[in-house]
Amino acid sequence: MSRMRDVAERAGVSTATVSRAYSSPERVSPEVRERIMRAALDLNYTLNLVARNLSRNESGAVLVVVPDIGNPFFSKILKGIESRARDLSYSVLIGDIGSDPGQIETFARDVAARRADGLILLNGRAPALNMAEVPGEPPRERPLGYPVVVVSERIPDARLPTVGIDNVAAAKAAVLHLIEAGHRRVAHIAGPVANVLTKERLVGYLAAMRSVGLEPDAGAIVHGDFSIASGRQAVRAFMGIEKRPSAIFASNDEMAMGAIGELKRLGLSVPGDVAVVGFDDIEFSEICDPPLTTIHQPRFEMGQVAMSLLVRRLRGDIQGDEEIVLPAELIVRASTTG
Amino acid sequence: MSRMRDVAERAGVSTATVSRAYSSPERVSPEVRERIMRAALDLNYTLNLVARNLSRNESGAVLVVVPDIGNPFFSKILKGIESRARDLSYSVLIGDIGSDPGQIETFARDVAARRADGLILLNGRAPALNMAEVPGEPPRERPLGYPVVVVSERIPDARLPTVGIDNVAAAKAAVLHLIEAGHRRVAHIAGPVANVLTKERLVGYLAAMRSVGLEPDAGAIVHGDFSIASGRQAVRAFMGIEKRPSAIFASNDEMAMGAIGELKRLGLSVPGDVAVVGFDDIEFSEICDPPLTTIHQPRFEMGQVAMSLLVRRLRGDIQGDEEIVLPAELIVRASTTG
DNA sequence: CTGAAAGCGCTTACAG
DNA sequence: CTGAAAGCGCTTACAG
Repeated sequence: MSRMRDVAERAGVSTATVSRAYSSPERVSPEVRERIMRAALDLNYTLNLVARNLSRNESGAVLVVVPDIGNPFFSKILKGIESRARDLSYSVLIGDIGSDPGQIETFARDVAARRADGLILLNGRAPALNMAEVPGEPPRERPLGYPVVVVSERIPDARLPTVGIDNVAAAKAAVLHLIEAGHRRVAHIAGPVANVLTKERLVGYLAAMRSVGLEPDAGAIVHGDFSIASGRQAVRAFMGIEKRPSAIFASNDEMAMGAIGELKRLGLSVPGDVAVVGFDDIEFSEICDPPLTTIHQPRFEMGQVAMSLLVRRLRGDIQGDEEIVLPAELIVRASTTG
Repeated sequence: MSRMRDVAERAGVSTATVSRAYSSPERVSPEVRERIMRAALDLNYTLNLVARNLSRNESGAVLVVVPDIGNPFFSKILKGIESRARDLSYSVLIGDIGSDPGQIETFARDVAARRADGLILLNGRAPALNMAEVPGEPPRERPLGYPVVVVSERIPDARLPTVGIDNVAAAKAAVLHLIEAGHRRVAHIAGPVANVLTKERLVGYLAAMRSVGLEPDAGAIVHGDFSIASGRQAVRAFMGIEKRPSAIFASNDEMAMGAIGELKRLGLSVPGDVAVVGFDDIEFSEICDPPLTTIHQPRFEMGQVAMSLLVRRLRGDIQGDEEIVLPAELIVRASTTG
């Protein structure tokens, strides 16, 4: 493997000049630049990025922490991050949390060890700080010592720049769609109680109902865990209540699909007997039976924007926290319009 | 940010000793080690991995090239890679090819630039070599200058270590399952013509048919492109042939699902009128309607094994090419057993 | 526009 | 078990 020094010798210049030929070619005279490039080619030279990174005191990579890469919801965001990262000449490291939430701290330590220059969090929880906040002082801009951007799931009290959608408004739109179709008994399958998205979507659901003078019936709000199975269970619960719902708004698509599966199993038709709306527009919602009305999140774009935001922080262009809200969209399919 | 030198000073030792306390603690006396760790803690010191990497002439990362991270088939493999990588203290960089296959060469260059120590390919094509093979000499073990491992899709003539399943045997098992259920007119929706997986699964299909003295009817083999839409189209083609099939084996789950969707649209029942088998066992095959009989690939494990294989190469433990075949499994669901 | 030289923060053979 | 010193391959202020 040839080094920059070899190229310099062959081209008859110093390594400083070779370095400049790579980093800021316009600062090198055309003839010299030409000689250097030819020498590099002859020697099959490739700039050593590890060395460059050490000199520049950076790593040229960002770390993306994902709850579950196997879940397309996250991997589409990741795809957006990766695409923008390439444009900006950054590499993307992935960290899959899996079943052990303690991994987040491990990943945070990786960044502290300079494996990455910054962190993008898709997981709704920030790493525990290793420095205590100083009482009386405002929370610091970079409590971790490096920039962090949060995607999708706002982290309460973390004061971190965030990109996502307006979950309250989107949920409200979803429920209004049902109400406008004539439904009055609209049930809600919420997510896990402590979850931020659960809360926001629940608020949107309630806001829609109340905006037309409706209140949820007793038993019409059930918490699931975002899984298909919990969607099924919710439907069984709804079947037991006095005023059976004619429509269901689920806090994500998986639960909506579980609900549809269970309704069909019970011999009910969707949307004939019960209309169903989901949230997220995962790939499958288009091809399930019936195709699912849902809220589309611009996941690829969310990833791109998050990456851009992070790089702006890395370059020091921006201070203060920011919250970027991208447009979500109601996609009407057969699960609400038979 | 404190450096190793600061820790050394505070602990009253040399940086060499601090370095050893981190890399091979057993070579440092317990008392000194203790002093170093305390100093590091006091200074909130974190080892700078970029510096370590330059010294060791490595990057501590592997690059995984994926055709599409948004596709769960690949992201599950990625998850296996990530999990094993963490155990082995490697970082995982991702490269999404997207619509431009030329990206592969870009990623290969990244590795050459030492951004990663090795490459894992999920994409069925190796980067073009920048060094020509020397005629008369055997192809070199590391034509790219660094180790490469291929997952899932064997790359013909590349002489690269590979981990995957026996696609011929698995396809044969899938078709025999249909034959044993009494089907004689089994059609096949194959993948893109040039694809390696397409060929292997087609061979398995033919082998199964011939093992019981059957030949595919005219028009009973149609090539799709692994998309849902192409599965639909294939069914329309089958409906036009003289001897309509009573069963379909599709080369992947997406096409199988497209086929089911089209059959239902035509008023045919699955499996009553036509039984359908897919390949891959993607997440959705369990929850579609009817649930899909398919071949399960151990994707997570494939990723883990690929990572282990790569690290063995990185450590120089292994030479020569290797092909690791993991067991695939026929999962019988309602699309073949009404 | 170009070069000499110091520096980035580690690691490691060598010597003791 | 520990240290002095060279080295990993770049970058960059400084000077000319």
